[in-house]
Amino acid sequence: MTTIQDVARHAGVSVSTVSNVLNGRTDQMRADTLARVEHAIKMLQFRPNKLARQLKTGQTPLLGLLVPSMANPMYSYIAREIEAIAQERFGYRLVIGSTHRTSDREASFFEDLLAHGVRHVIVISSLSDERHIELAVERGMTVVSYDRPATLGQPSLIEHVTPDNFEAARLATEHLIRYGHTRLAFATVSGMTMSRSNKIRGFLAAAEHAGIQAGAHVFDSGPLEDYGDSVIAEVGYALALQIANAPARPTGVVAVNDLLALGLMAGLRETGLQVPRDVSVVGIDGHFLSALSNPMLTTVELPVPEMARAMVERALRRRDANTEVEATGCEAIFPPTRLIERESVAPPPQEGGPGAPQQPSATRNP
Amino acid sequence: MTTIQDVARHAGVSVSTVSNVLNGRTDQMRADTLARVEHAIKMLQFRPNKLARQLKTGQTPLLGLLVPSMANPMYSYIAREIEAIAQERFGYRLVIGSTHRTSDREASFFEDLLAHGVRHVIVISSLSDERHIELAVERGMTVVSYDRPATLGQPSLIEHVTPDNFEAARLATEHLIRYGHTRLAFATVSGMTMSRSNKIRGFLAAAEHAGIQAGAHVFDSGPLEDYGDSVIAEVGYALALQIANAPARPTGVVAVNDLLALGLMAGLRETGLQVPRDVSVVGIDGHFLSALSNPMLTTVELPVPEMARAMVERALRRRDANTEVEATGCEAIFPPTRLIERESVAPPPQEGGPGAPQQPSATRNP
DNA sequence: TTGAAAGCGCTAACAT
DNA sequence: ATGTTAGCGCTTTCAA
Repeated sequence: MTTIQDVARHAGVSVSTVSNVLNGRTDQMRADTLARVEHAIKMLQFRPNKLARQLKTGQTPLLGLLVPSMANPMYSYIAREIEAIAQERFGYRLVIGSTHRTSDREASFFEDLLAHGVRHVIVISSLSDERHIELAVERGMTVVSYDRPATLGQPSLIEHVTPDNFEAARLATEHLIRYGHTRLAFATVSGMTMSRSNKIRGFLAAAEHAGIQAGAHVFDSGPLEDYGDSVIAEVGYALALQIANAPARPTGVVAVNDLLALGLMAGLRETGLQVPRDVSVVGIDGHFLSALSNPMLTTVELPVPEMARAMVERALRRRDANTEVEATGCEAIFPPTRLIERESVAPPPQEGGPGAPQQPSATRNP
Repeated sequence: MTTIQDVARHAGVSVSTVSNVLNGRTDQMRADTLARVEHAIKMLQFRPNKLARQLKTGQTPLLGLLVPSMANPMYSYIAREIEAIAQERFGYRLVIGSTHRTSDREASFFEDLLAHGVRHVIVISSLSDERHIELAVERGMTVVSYDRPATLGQPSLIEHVTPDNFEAARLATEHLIRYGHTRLAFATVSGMTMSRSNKIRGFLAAAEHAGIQAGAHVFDSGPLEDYGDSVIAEVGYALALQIANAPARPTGVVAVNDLLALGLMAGLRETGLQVPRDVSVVGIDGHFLSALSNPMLTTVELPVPEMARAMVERALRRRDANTEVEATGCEAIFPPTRLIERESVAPPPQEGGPGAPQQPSATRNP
């Protein structure tokens, strides 16, 4: 490996001169010196060792990214956007990790990042306990959290970027109501993250506003969590069964996200219910996969590229020493882009009419 | 930040003693010394700086992973498996990058990894030109390449792990043939990677073996490449149109991968063709999303966890100085796990029978 | 305008 | 059994 020493020797200058050109301090430099150094760099194919530099400066162009699961298409979509911006605009690379929403994995990831000198992290977590994150901040990290609004009145050291989950769910629900649905379901995996409970609030608010809160219910999948995985099919089926067997069966369901909506539609099909004839489904995310389903999924699109940009900028922006404490203002909430109308929503079936589905084989009743 | 010096001072020993316990050289050490050091480490919450260590040892517990696109669910699935093994078995973290299959992005990623001291890389690329990779190997990296078999007879410095693409496509095609199909299509995005051409060979071989090679054709999407993206819907539609309008319309199609199969089924629907009544589709990958489609996709499952393990082991296994040159043996080909029969394959429709589809609005003819 | 030198935090001979 | 010390490759005062 060629070092700065080699370059200095080759150019007949000192290492500090080479270092100066590496860092753009060439204003006071004689043109031919600069030229000699640059030539030597080219000749020797010299690449400065970022590690050595970082040991000195305490800076490394690496951005940590923590996601619940890389295998979940929505997170990998967000990750791709984050990567593109971090790379193109700031020259940062991504160190990524899946946490499966466990705080010990999160904590150990932070430990490692710290040890590697990474000082900028984006966390998609929604874990209720932010203590290990705040600890990292105290140790000098800049962290921005996704999908988890700042706790009100509690000034936090970490910045928050989040879609307006309340509004997204409200929009989805309103759409169903506009189509005439009065018996509504909100389908979610179990485990109450802040983003999920905000979606539920939006769902309920829309129902209430339409005066049909009595017909609006929340269904969750039971104790499955790693739904970025193949289990999504099982989760969808379990949920479909619950919905199919509910006393006054819902005719419209809002899914907590697109992936669950896809799983749910598959499950519904297995129980013998047709979408949208028997039950309408709307998703939240606007992931490109939702355009591939049959029927194509109607969904609320989230502004992923914009949120990704906001996160990267906040994570990489140099903090002016003491600005950190002024908290409160450090939250950005992004309204959903729009509702994409496709094929999974129709008016509710006539009561007892021709659209009545065959009775599914129930195994479970909520 | 607490350093090894602080620990040494706190424990009343020298830094080398601390270093020794950090590196497990505690056999010759007096028990109480060890205890004091360990206590000090705990007290001060000391985490050794991996950067400083690496500057000394030239080792950093980071694994580089290059994928065409993180947003492609198949790659993010593979990435998740790789991450899990690298982390759990070797304590390595992942530095990930999307290359969009361009060699300058690949090259710049290698540059950066090198500068960061990363010496182990897994590349999913299939670019025909491996020169920039071999260059990285010469500079001391261990790289393993996925989905790109070693060029025969040409000893390579890099290890190759790949599914048996020929066999996977052959299996898929054979399945269609077994159902009675004689007019077959292979649907792929354009851009000839080695894995794609091997799949095509497998497709053709199966057709030939059944004596129906005259009815077997390859369709490609035209000049679209970044199909990890939303464009998959357009690609699927373009391909569906080609297939629908082909002179003797194929009744069975093998898709180059599951994602394309999903896009194709969506496209087919738009052209008015029904799967599997009018045309049967089989995918390659066995991705969990294929279980969610309607109809559920019949697909050839690839042994992703096994391949991921093989890649990580090869990438992180210490190379014995000169073992590198003995090439040839450094290739592992994984046969497909099995064919997962689901709903997207049926016998071909009767000629001119009731299954005949409405004429789609053609805009393009292959 | 350029060079000498002191570290950044850690490891690993080599001493003791 | 433990301590001393010389770097790893770079940045950055401070001198010249």
